[in-house]
Amino acid sequence: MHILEELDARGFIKQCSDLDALRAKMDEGPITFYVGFDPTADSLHVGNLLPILKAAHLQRAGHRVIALTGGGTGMVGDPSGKTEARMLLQAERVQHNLDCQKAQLARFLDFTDEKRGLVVNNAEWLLQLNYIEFLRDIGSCFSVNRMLAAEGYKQRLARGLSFIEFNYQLLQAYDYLELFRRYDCRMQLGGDDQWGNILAGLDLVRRKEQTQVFALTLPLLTTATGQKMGKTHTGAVWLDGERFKPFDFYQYWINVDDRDVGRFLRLFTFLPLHQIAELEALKGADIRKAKQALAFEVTKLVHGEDEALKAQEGAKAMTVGTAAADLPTYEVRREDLASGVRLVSILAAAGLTKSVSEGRRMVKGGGVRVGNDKVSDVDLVLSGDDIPADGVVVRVGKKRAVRVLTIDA
RNA sequence: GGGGGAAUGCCCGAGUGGCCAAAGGGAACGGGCUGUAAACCCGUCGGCUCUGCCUUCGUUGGUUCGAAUCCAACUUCCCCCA
Repeated sequence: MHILEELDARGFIKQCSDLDALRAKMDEGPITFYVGFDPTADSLHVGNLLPILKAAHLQRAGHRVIALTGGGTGMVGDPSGKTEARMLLQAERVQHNLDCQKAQLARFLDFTDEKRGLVVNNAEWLLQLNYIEFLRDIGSCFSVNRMLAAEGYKQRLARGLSFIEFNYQLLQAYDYLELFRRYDCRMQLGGDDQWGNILAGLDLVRRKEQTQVFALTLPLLTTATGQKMGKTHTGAVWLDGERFKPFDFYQYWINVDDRDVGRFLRLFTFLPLHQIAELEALKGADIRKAKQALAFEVTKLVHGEDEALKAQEGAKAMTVGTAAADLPTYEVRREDLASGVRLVSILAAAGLTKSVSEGRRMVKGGGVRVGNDKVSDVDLVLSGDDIPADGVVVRVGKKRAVRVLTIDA
């Protein structure tokens, strides 16, 4: 199967600037393409997974990937409420975020050989731009009329658009031009909301270099209930194992809506399509098997097989209700336990609830269990006797559980 | 540069001096039903040493016994004019 067909069958393609010409170009030999990442946080989240995996498919098919990190554009990303001083601080912050993201990207994309893939920071060319030169050279290629007519701007225009945001398109288009010149980059991947900006890059390259380059966008991913992907009651679903535990990550995928399973399997795993078709054909309670496959595969991709296996075992323990070794653990010091520790404090400290107050509410609502016993006393205090040597499972609802252990330190 | 308007809890959005931790909706979370799903019903939805106390209604001051509500300045955003 042609890589473009594979991508399409998996749901990775929303729009292409010229599919036939792109295919012809790819059939001539490997091409170089790029995909951008914003350094707004020091970890990527599930939302970023889609472009990463699309890029990974392409790289596996022999094409060269450039992961473009926005060290330059990141500096102007969100102009609201920024002062001079914070801007400076941000420079270090941006660099830190870039380093962290780069390490994460390397899990999915191969950057060991420049012929296969590389990470590039657009700060390399953006930060030293000369304004006048840029205006003459690049600015002259853009029609304000056209920009204003674009759908994306229409909406923003109704609510207000700062000059700096307005320039974002020029910078992004310029990135494409630079990447074409430096690396012969001929395709850009991006979200469909970036369509306008990507096209601007295409136009710029054509005008400056008389060469056709391509755009390939991803569909905007929402869940069956119309929500954005990657939100839980705790916050974003980060790819970083410290910020978002592999166990919880696995749970996130187990809990997806039935209607999303097939689509997610195609997008977020590398399982062959025929196998996904089988999983998708499952009905009723058997859909859980498909969800387990989904959760396992994605967790394996992001956190490795060991963590995925651990999470899988932990997930079984969730329903069985025994103290399984694979649940996440929370340690209480024995000396603290001697004088007694309030259960609600443990809930909050272990991250099962966002606050002590939430824990109280959960207890009142009958949602908290210690071992197999439902807790009814909000002020329940645990002491040494309550926690056996192998720990006790404390759970909030059906989906959050932790094994509480005692330690001596 | 001139004139007008707005800033409320995760989001939307009421509230124009005490009855406001702040209506209503959405999202989310818990319980029930299930399959760790959806739909549906019930409940919760700022924090804490929780029948009470503390901190929130853009920021900083002020008026008042008492302010989300009144005044001043500042910040940001929107609209009209240039």
